[in-house]
Formats: sequence, structure tokens, C-alpha cells
Amino acid sequence: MPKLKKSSNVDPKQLVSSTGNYWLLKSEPMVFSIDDLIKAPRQVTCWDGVRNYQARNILRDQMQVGDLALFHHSNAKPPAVVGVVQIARAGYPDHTAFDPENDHYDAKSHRAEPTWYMVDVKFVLKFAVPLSIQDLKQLPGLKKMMLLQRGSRLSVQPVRPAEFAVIVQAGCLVQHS
DNA sequence: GCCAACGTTGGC
DNA sequence: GCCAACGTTGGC
Repeated sequence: MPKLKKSSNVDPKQLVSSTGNYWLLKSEPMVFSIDDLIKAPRQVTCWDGVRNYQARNILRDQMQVGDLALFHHSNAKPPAVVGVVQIARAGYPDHTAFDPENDHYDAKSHRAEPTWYMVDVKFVLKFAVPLSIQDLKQLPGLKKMMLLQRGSRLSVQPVRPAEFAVIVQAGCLVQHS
């Protein structure tokens, strides 16, 4: 059993959303990973390409600047929560829907009345070790977490404050060598 | 590769 | 509006 200590440069107790909102954002790491975000200019990116109405409603209506979100690598081996980001800009039209060259083009979305929205996210931290779904199932208090429900597909999900706290605490532990 | 759990499409 | 067929997501 390896000893664990807290990472020196991150205090998970400081990771509290001023807005009280917490989310989880899924991304396939082959498409866009947390390392891509770390390398992005100013470590900010627009969260484009969401084409699901339930997720769109969250992006457009609920996310606020300052909200914190877990960054989840979906379709990965293994799928895992890998870090934390902060909402840097609230919902605005997803312009990739207007671009016929874009993979996420949607001919039915128009600039005057956009169908799809996105937010900007800023990198906050990368966990010392990815927390796989198997890892998460071992943690206390996550039985009802949306990500862990069977068949849960929503790519933008609400996360309860207690769930966020448990996951960030676990993610900020690093192993002694 | 399988399949659960949706979401979308389109005939009626 | 109903619903069967099909498509997608994403864990397993």
C-alpha cells in the first residue's frame, strides 16, 4: 500500500467555485485532451462541437464565469477524470456550426438564431494521476454521480459540490516514490 | 465487438 | 402525434 501525500503545489480546499456551480465536461483525448488545453494560447479554449440539446441548454443558460468543471477523457483507455477547468466565458453561439468545412457543421443553425452554443474554459490543474471510472467507484459519496450511472451519455453534466470536492481531493493526492 | 440508453428521422 | 428503424455515445 503506497503512502500518499498531498501535491505540494495544489491545495484542493482552495478549489471552490465562487458561483457554487460545478460541472463535468467530456472530451475524447484523441480529439482534444487536457494536454492540448495546457498547450493552448493562454491555456484557454472554446468548448465547441456540442450537438445535444440538453448539453446546449447547460452551456447557453446555466454556465457562468467562475464555475469549475471536471475535465473527463471519454473513449480513452481507461476513461478518466484528469483535471479541473474554469469557465472563462459564458455561453455564446458556436460558430463552428456555421462553417460547412467543419466536422460539426449544422446547416439548420443560423447566425441570426443560433442553435448551438459554447463556452470558453481555462485550465486550472491536471491531476497527478488520472482518476478512472473504476477509481471513482471506490470513492465515497459518488454512487449517484451522473457520470457513473449506466448509459450516461450527456457530455456536459452537472456535478454536486460534494462530488466535486471528493474527486478533487483524490486527484490532488500523489504517490511517494 | 457488444450493447445500453438515448436521440433523430421519417412514414403514416 | 405515433413509433419503428436507425444512428450515436461511450463504458465494458
